[in-house]
Amino acid sequence: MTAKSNASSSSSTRRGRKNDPESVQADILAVATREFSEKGLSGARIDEIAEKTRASKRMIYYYFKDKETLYLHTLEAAYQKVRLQEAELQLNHLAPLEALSRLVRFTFCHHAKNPDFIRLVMIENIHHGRYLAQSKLIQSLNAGVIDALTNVYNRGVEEGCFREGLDPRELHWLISALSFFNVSNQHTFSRIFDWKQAAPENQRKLEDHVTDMVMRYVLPDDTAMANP
Amino acid sequence: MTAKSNASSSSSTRRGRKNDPESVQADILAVATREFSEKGLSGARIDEIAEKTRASKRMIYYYFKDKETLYLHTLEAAYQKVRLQEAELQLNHLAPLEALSRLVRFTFCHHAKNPDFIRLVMIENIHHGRYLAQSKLIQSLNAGVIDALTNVYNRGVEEGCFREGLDPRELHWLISALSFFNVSNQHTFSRIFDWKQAAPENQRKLEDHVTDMVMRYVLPDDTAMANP
DNA sequence: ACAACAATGTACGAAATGGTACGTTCAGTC
DNA sequence: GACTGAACGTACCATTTCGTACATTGTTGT
Repeated sequence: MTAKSNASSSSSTRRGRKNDPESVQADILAVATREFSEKGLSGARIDEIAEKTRASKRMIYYYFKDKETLYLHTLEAAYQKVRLQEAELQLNHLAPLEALSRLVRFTFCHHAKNPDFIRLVMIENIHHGRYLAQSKLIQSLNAGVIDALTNVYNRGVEEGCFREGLDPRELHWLISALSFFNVSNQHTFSRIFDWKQAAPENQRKLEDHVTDMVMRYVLPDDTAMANP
Repeated sequence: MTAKSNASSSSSTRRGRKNDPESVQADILAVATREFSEKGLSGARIDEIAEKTRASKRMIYYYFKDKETLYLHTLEAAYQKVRLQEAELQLNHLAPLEALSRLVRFTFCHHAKNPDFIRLVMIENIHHGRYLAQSKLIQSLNAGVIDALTNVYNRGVEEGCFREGLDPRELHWLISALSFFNVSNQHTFSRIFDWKQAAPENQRKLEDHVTDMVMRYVLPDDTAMANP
């Protein structure tokens, strides 16, 4: 909530005052994230966001001029948070096999633990990625992911533990698809096939199987699988 | 509540009349499908659906009492259409390997060709599957998919071309995930990674790779891949 | 033919909703 | 302590949007 006390300049001078713009903005953004991810851009109501904020509706339009602008900021903040977490993964000093399996498990768990982010991306896709396209910020954030994966894959090919000829971007696509679908379609899938997909034991199984799928895809054809 | 209609018997006797309830309903449903899949339940506007229909708004409430009820009928119709197409697949007389790869390619292409359906399912997941849960119809439609896949898988295990111990439901999950994600996240993925995912050549590649992924997952550990 | 009911058009109402006008308080500056 | 601009509260407006009341036309059974 108020976790964002201003980093450098103003925090020292603005101590102990009643007006607290940074915290108000952060609060609005947090509430907006919940509301937009829950109900979508058109489903979310500014009045409801205002009510759940300790600020007033007036403040929403004061800091974020539009409903759409607020949504865009929400989306940007969500991506930023994800990439920050991803950056903490240090894959370079791990063996390729280990690094890849770790990346897969990280992605799977991360998505599972952040349904808000997944839902925002779903919603953004419903809007044809129109808002994401407006954001220079998000574009720049995502280059690193592919770079890291390319590095791991190339090392793996050199060491002979990955097969050649795969596109790292498609590998990322595969990992994303499985981890994303696990969250995005949980409701319909569970209901249709009467399967408690969200149950911890099933989530653990799925995590193992997803890791297995990816590893089997990149392993050379003559390699037998070792069970973890 | 109005979805009843003896399609064949009445259409012959009612030819050339001015009132045409069945066609009006079908028209409304078609327009509603486009609108809901494009803008979501809360984003779609009844007035806009009415304008694009040859009928009037009054008729929408006459045949489908609510916005929500209309949405539910839309969802049901979409699922029905899918399952009808799926039923045309005759996998029983094919060898397991051939049958599975055919099922994967069918699912992938089908989803790619029916973005409206995919988007409706996305939207329904945004709503936590609340409406799908109300529909007895959809629940009953989907049993067959798993049955067919179970049959293929069991035959494959018996013949030794599939490995043992896999859950057909998870296999279906895998196929769905890859085929679904290909459509659902096309916009964000394309924009972020600057990759024309929708381009026919990339779609063909992805279809091959997805098929490859599934086959590699079910193949016994000691089987080498043959390139198609 | 005519009652009875199904199908349709028109106009309108009430609530919700995005957004703003206007006034007030706070905090740093001189 | 007065001044200024940023930060905030309240009340309100204009439109949109779902839904309905009422009137009218078509269709069918007897």
